[in-house]
Amino acid sequence: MPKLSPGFYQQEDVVALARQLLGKQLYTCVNGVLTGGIIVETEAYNGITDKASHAYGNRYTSRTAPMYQAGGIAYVYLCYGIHYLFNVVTGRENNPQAVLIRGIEPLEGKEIMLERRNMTRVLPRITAGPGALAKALGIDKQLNAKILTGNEIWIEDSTISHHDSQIVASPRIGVAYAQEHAFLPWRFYVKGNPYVSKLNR
DNA sequence: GTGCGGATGAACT
DNA sequence: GTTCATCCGCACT
Repeated sequence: MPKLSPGFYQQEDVVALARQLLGKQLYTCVNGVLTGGIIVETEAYNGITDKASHAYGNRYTSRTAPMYQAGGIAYVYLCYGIHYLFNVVTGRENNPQAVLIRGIEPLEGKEIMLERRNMTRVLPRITAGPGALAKALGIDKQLNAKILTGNEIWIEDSTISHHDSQIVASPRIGVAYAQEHAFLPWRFYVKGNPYVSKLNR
């Protein structure tokens, strides 16, 4: 399938875009090795007014800088000193929105994913959760700020179209510090898919 | 320069 | 359900 175009990423409604990313296919080609899967879980981070966003209050630092670029690039950062988390930057330049990819269903390069994850067979935890899928796809800070229409990391369109009844909207994970914004239903996932992290929320 | 804590996951009890 | 690995971004001095 064709890669998603800059116009897709530059939509202004990051919450709607997070919903639309479900079913699309995320690929990486790291060290010449292709891996990829179907996006089944996302979270929207809504710019400078969202207390859970790294760009809350228009915070601009070397880490958050990629979020301020025009939509269509990667924002990868290290969390808890251990895990890399991959986000899709969205919206216009200087509107720092992003969608965190939290779960994918493996499609391509499963053997490589098993190696990277130190596993012997494909279990859901291989790519369920943002840290897990980043490791399986070989995503680290080397891919930070890379354009998503390039040949290292990209997202392809899909014929998969989920009916609203198959999609769950729920509060985001791990953002209790965001106070009133912690309860916004800006997490989206495919109902019943085993590659969704923390299914019972 | 220092100190705090986090958009997690795995291995425990 | 609880603990902990392990780093650096960020705020403040």
